[in-house]
Amino acid sequence: MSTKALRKEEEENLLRRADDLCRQNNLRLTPIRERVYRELVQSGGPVGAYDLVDRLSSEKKRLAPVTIYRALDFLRDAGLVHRLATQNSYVISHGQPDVNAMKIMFVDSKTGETIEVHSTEVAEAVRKAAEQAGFKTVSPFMEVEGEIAH
Amino acid sequence: MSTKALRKEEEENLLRRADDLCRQNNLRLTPIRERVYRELVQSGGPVGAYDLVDRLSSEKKRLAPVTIYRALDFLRDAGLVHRLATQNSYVISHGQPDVNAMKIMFVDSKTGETIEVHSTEVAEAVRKAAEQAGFKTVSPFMEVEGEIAH
DNA sequence: TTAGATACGTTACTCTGTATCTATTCACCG
DNA sequence: CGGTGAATAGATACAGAGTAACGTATCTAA
Repeated sequence: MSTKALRKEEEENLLRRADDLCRQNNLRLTPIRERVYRELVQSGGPVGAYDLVDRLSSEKKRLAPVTIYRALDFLRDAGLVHRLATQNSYVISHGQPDVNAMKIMFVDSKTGETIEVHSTEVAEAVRKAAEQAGFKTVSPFMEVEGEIAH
Repeated sequence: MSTKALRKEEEENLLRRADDLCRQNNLRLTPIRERVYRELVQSGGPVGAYDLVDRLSSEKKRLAPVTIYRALDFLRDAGLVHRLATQNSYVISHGQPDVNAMKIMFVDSKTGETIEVHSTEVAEAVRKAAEQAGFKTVSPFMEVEGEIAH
């Protein structure tokens, strides 16, 4: 099987899982939302909101930014998509939701490529640091800049 | 000694340390840069760039945004200020630069208050996670959202 | 089937940050 | 000193990111 077919299959897996997740939680994965998610899946990396506007607009019909933002908000609430604040961009969330793990998004400073890693050790260390600071950690998500080791 | 006086003293300490740091590294802490830094110190928390524009502008002289951004860039390069990407704001960097520690900025989701904590454990755990992902961690700084434990 | 909630369209706007070009100031060297 | 190149700052304009407000359509449940 070609790598292209493999990727295609991987994409469909993600789509199906998103669909299931929404069905189970009584969320509506409407056409627009699905198109936004699909575009993010196919891109294979972070994409800016206005880039999504361009990609999902056709000659005859130009989408308004707010339409994309609303879809992104939905997908984020559903846990399907992360926002990369440092890059002003959005990227699909891989990995199964392990409540005890910190979701770390490593972002390549140069290329913008990302890899998501889940780590209970980091989660624990951060939890400790937070406690020491009088904070309760809430977000199980963080970004760290770095670079791909070649 | 009143708490107000204490804070005043703390402010002056920070200013002096910033001054020293620049002198030692042959960096020029010009009047604008110093005013921006001072404003951040006095505010005691994160401040937006345009907020700084307002605060440092007078009736007669309105500063251009780019002026503030340039000062902020300088202060960030010098390690005196952090940018909070999640908040689009800027905050002074506390703590002495320990190369082996991760600088974690806990940001209160509600109020925007921040506390900076340095942790070698988190640094180590992140380093491991990065390695596992084929990444070299570069940035010793990260943001984590949470809330103050009252 | 009708009321309420959810989702989408449209317009306009605010906030954040940068490009570009010019003027000034600084530091160093002859 | 005076001049020359680099760093700094001013001015204008613009690009990019995100939201407010309001109306319309669609879905869902009583």
